[in-house]
Amino acid sequence: MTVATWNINGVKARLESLTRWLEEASPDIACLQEIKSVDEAFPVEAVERLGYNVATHGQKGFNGVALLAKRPLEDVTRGLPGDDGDVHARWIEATVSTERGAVRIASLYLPNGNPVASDKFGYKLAWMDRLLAHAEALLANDEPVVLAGDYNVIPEPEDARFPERWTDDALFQPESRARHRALAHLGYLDAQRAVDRSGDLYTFWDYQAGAWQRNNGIRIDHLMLSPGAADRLERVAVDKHTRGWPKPSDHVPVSAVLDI
DNA sequence: ATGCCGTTTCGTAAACGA
Repeated sequence: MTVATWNINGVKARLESLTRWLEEASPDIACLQEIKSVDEAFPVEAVERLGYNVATHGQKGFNGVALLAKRPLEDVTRGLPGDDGDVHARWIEATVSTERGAVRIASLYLPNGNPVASDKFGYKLAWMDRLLAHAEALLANDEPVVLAGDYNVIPEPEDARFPERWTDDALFQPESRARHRALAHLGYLDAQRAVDRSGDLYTFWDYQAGAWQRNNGIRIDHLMLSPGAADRLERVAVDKHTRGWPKPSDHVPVSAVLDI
């Protein structure tokens, strides 16, 4: 199966791109972030028409995540455990089964955390601590686990075209990077980095200052695979060309093929 | 550089993003 993640930066503004990409890439599972929509306003019919089941966890104005899958989405849960007071819609999780097995999959939108000298950065780190606790708990499941989404973390200097420009940014702080490493230490494999050691694997280019034209990109959208999922990893692709489409998202899709 | 650009909202300016 092909599992993809894409921060689409507004599902209503990106519906044409979303359907175009679903028809072209035809992932078995698509994890979407920043749908910027309430559940009732998500264009379910347009996606169902393409053969997908839909589960959303939206909110008004910003954030919001979704799971699209050709197979049924089972045991859907919404919200990252660990803080009942957190009302941001940044996590949705489900099980997808095939004839050959099943996968537990999450679509996550990790907080940006800027500026560093604000409560937002503390929220980001606390959210990552909750992510680590839940990711560890998920390892007790029998089925492989895929935690896919916009992590808002630049793991290493080679994950940015100009790393020196990110030293004061929440995405590249030692605390953010340490927690991303801690996820790896639990046993989760960064699928894209595992199959390609080179630079220039960017998944985001800012709308500003000609970042796309100058290839001033960063790699912040990740597919993190539990050991059981990593054992079934076949290949990874970045749909970079979508950044050149009309009215593009500032992120591009990343997908992994798993032998499941 | 409190800038650049894009989406959204109790809109026409401000919040949020990265």
